[in-house]
Amino acid sequence: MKSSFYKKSTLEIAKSLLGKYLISRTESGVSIGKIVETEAYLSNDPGSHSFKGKTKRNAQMFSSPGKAYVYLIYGMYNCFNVVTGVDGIGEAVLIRALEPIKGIELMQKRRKTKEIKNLLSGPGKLTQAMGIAISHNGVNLEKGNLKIINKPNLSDSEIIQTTRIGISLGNKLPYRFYIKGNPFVSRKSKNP
DNA sequence: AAACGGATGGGCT
DNA sequence: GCCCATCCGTTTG
Repeated sequence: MKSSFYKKSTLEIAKSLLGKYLISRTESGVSIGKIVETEAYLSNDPGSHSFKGKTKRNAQMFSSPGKAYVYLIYGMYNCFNVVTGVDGIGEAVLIRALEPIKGIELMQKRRKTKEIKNLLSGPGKLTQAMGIAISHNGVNLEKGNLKIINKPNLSDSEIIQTTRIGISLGNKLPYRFYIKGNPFVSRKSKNP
């Protein structure tokens, strides 16, 4: 994906990332997933890691659009974000779920399950299945071993916009997007 | 079908 | 110490 794609508004990017492909290349092989669920985290957003300013942990969130922000959560899982907006503003899009496209055997091996629906249907699951680690924090997603490639935009009628999952602050904001009816979305939202 | 608790470690008060 | 942008196995209704 070219760099201009990441310079739009963060909400717009969260929406237009749906349907795009995430490709990971490691020594074990190639794996590809289609993005089916995202969440936006903005600079004036109490639910965002960037809300209280730049720290060592969230520093990459304040870097430049088109880079990866990867962090450790609950001591055992990584979450993968795309940095968006303007350099240094502290906004990003969390990738919450993918649909398996290629490298399914490798994903099954990494996830230690055969269940297709359980490979990529959550932010911690997909980093495990795709081999995304803390070492990917700050990498450029336009090229290299971890990248996002362009696909046609979906129409608004195929997209659901609703509230985010797993946070307490800012949980009323409609910053979550997913592909309507897609079976790989992590879960339905609480408030309808 | 929903609710619960344990795993597990870095960062912040 | 306590809090997490989570997941999984187990228990309960």
